Amino acid sequence: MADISLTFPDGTARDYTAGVTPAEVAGSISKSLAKKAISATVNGAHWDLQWPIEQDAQIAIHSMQDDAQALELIRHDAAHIMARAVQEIWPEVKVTIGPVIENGWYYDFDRDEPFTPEDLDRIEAKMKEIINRRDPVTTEIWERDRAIKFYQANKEPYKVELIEAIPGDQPLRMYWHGHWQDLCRGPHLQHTGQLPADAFKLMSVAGAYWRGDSNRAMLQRIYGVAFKNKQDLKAHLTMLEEAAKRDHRKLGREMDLFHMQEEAPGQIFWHPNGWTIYTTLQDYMRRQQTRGGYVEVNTPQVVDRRLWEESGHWDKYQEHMFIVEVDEEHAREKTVNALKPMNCPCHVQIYNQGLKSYRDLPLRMAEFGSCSRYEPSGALHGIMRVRGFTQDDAHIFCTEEQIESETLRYIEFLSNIYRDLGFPDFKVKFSDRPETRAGEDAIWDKAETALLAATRKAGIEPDLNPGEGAFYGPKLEFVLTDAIGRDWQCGTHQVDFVLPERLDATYIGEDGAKHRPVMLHRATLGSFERFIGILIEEHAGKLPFWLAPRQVVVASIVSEADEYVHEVVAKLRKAGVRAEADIRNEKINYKVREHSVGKVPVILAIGRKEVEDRSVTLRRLGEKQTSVVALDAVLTSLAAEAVPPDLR
RNA sequence: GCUGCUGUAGCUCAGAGGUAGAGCACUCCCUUGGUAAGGGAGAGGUCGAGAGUUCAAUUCUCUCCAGCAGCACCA
Repeated sequence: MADISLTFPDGTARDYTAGVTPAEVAGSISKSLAKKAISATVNGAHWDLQWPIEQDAQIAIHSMQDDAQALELIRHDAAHIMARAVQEIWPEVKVTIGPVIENGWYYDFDRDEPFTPEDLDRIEAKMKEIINRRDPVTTEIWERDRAIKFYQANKEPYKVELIEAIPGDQPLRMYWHGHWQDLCRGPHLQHTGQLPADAFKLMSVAGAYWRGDSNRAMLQRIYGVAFKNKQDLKAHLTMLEEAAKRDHRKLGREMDLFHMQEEAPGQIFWHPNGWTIYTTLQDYMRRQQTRGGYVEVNTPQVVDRRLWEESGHWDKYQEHMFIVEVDEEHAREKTVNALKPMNCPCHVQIYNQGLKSYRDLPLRMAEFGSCSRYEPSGALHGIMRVRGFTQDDAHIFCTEEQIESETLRYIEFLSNIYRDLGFPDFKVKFSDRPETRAGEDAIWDKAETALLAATRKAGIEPDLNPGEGAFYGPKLEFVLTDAIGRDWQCGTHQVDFVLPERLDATYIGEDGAKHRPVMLHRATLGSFERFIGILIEEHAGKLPFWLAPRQVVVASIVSEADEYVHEVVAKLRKAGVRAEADIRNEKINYKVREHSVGKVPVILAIGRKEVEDRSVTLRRLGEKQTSVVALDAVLTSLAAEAVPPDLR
């Protein structure tokens, strides 16, 4: 056997016989390392302790101290142990796939009966039993045909399909513990007992389509979380409990912001408090857009199907549109209309009024556009995914050459706004050409290059989302996360070659000939509804002062103070602060509690002392201590605090 | 849309084949109290909607609607 040289993280190298395993390498260094080792990284790949190394390599041996590797192995093996537990309890259940995800894993099963919460307890108990057996974990390399025959004989059709989908004739890793086995690329722990028995939990069961395809079988997916120890698991569960308290649906009720009801699913009844947030945000956005060189327009809600046919929506988007028919009783003839699901076709109508010159470009046309989309019932989620919403939408009509500069300009516009609103960090996804698309590849090349170049010039390296672009052009997505870490696309910036063509938008170029403009669809907040949902969850309801619907409550301690309370409220309002009086016959404790729950940022308490020396006692939300401030001083400071960030 | 779960007072939830309960909130009374719930009394519900089984259904069954989790979708 040829010798190979393995280089360790500290730069030293040692020679081994080819085919040596990381377990043997660890043993050659020290007994304690051999004992602690759980896996290795070999030339950048996560490597099982039992896999042979055939050539020179960089190697690092991992122990449970290495979080990334340890957690991956723990979660990965937990998935397999769960699958085994399920098959030990219900041998007829078919296994499919079970990857590691953030904080844990899931595994999809095909079983006729639904899994119940009691079943999850049973599975968890069985998993602990398997862990206690401490079965050694081994992998074997099998020929593809042998594996297929094996799974056919075992009546595991999903595994057969998985293998058939693996291209070429590559050998397959079969993974065993005890008499149970699974197809798996590994790596794994050395025996089932290495999985911490008290640091995992089965969380939920939900449906999931086989291979993510809604035309195929609906499987049952069991989710679990796993950590290195009990404390980490407990911390994670506590974090989830805390996150649930920030749920915008719960806070929306507690802060009296909005409600929704059965008669209008996916649509929002904004209460005065919530609408104040909305209009404050809208005022802010309008100022930003004006500064950003946009013109603002407004377009119809109910539009004849003819326009949607021309724009292509009638063909491609009809199932998501609210269709409105007007019958002969009202009109001379029956007409079919649709509530607008998007603003773009209407904006082109405005663009098309009168001839446009190249001198008019780029033309940035903005609308706070109310859109209605018949979203699938299962997609609705609080105010974040709704059927009636308003986009802070705009379309930039420009030339191909202007795509890059307009994109850069826009990313800077958006970054500035996100920073103001408390999101200095956000994820950017770049989605390039999908399989079915309109437009020539040469134009796609140009557009993709321009988007990427602009993004990088803005100092952002986007996550790639291959093939996820719209059929009409590539796009950038600006993503924020909710309280429990779910991604929500808020901002978007999309190149569109198709709509100007379909709706015949043109401009006269320097050469005196007609040309086709490119359209950039862009929305910064995305929709007010979703963005406000994110804002609420991000701040746990404690919105920055300028956005808080009720900024100040002035609360009396004794009824003798009532008159002065009203005076303070009036002066605050005059100074531009949203203030309310609370002179109810209740103790100050009661009032403080109620307005704290309601997330009012500042409570000014007023008793005899304050009336006498014309002061207030100020208390900030979440703080225990109070301070006595002169009325004039508090008026000045709160008025300054109430100024939106762009006007400071 | 799909799979599973849920739907009882404004909110959070308990309950049972014989037409309902708690706490908070609400109204009134007492209380004027110094920073996260002062005391008392009162009012409040076609038990999500419809159909079926039953002497009797809010409870059991079915259908529908809505919500929740996940999947799919997200121009």
